[in-house]
Amino acid sequence: MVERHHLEIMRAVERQGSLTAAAEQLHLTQSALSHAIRKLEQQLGTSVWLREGRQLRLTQAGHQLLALANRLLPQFEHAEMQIRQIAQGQRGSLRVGMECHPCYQWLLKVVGPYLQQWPDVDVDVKREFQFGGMGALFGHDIDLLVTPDPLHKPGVRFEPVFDYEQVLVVSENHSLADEKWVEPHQLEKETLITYPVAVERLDIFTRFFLPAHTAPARHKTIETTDIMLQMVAAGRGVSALPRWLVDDYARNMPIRALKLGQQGMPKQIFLGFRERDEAVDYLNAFVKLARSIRWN
Amino acid sequence: MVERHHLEIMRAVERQGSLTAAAEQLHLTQSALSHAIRKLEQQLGTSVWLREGRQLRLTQAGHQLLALANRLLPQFEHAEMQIRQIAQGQRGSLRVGMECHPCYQWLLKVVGPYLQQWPDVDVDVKREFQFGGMGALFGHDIDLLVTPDPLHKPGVRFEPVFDYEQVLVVSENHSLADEKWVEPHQLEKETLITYPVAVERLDIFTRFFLPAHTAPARHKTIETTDIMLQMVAAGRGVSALPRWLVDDYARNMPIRALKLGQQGMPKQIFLGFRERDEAVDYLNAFVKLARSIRWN
DNA sequence: ACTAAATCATGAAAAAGTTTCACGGACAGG
DNA sequence: CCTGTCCGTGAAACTTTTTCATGATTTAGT
Repeated sequence: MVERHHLEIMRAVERQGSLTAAAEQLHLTQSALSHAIRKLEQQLGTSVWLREGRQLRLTQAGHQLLALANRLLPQFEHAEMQIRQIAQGQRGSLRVGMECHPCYQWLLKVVGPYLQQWPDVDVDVKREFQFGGMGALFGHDIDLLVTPDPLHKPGVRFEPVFDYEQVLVVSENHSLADEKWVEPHQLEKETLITYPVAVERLDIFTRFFLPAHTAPARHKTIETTDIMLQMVAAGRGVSALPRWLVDDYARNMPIRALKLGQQGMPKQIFLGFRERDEAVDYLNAFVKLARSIRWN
Repeated sequence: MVERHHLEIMRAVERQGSLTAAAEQLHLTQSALSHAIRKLEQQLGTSVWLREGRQLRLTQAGHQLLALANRLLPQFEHAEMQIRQIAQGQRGSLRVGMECHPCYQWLLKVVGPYLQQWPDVDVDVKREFQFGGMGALFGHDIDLLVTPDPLHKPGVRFEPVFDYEQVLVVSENHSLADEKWVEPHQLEKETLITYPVAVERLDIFTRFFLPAHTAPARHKTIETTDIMLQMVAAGRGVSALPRWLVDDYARNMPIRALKLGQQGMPKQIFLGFRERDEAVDYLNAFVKLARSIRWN
């Protein structure tokens, strides 16, 4: 009925003052506009303007139409521009999912600079997934998965973006506080504090205690890093966390970081994304930026 | 580029869940929609949906488009409905111009019931005209002119809507207060208070004093009816006003109304409008309603 | 695993709609 | 009272949209 086309004509005629001039602006003939509006008028059952001599005066219906044009056309134009930006990967929304608790601290370091570089990309962080991180990725609930253990499957690519060392955190007053490293059996009497995650997914068990056929005396879980470290500082247990995280907190808290085993426990953070999105500029940029961040 | 048409398709597909069902709702074939969106996608440089099996999943661009549809389509539809109402004379805006000062009091009596009857018509009252009431009518600054002296010209029609009597107002204590009527020469020592209008347009002069070759001793002008009558009540002068107006005020003020001459001075209020608007329902209704109002 | 039903895509043909062309009438200004 | 400018109109040319017929792919049920 009323088409965008008609609104364009209304606006052009208003701006140019005459059909002829408007036609020129729209790269059409005056006749085309005349036909178009005439048809619209027939459909609406009212004329849009009154032809008074060589002047066109808007009727009330015409005024409504013009008002509509002034409201709607900018929205069309804005949306088109935005969609073109999306098409070129300059704009979009990046939903990041996280599977590892301390990753959040690291992510914050990346998101800041990223938002600067890509002002037209909205970043959204999600942490709870009904069907796990991979499920969320496949189900298009997220576009990017931050995880320490990549689960390679067709259709998804993982990129390592950050190497770090997992360390044991103990209170300054702990008997092991001045050791360079600890062995599993040294913790047989300890309370281990971890995030509330299945034991199979905790490297401190799978890569440290289990191979040595031992385990800590007690295992407690705590949701937040801050409280966890308060507990450790108070000598109520020990915990395993990334070294960069512990170093941050150690400035204000009486805690120490020890290597897990003589070699330490190296870990990596991976970013996973759908292969389909490989060509999305702002997603690639995120991965690249994440890789370049140094924890100095 | 993005046409209303495309927005309709987006909305229908969202609502119905499939192209086929949407096509049916729009009374088109599935093929038509497929072609339409395909072309749009080519122009935008991005796909709108991802075809996943028989499911369609919106891309980011698609989401934008859908959001645009949900915002804009209701506006199109509302505007069309409104314009149809305007076309049928059910809706509009009625700009009323007034050339006589006390007419305002009368107009208020008409506007109230009118707004009840025509809830979709906005009434706007204007009082100052650079080129006079007729100029405002021809210049489309107003649609209806309320005036006591119609100036018949081609293109404009005047309808008498209200007969009343112009009377002289004096204080209760005035020496003439108990007379039935006054003759011009009885006012030769008086102060006459009128609205600030050219003498030629004051009937009290043109129809009362001038024919008798006399005039009041002094002539003062006052803008507002209230103050004017306060002055009269205080014995500071006399004035000529419509009887219905004076009767209204006389309930609370020590004033009296006297006939101007033995026959009194009959007057009329006219409504003038462009002949072009003769068919506008809500304008006609105003004239008709105005005629039916009785000042009891 | 295979069939049946449903979905979307595609190319060609038909239908519909838009635009131009050519011309005519109205009007404002010199 | 021309003259240039503007808008309206009908027919023809052109473009776009829609349909039709068909194919490819997926899902659900046997």
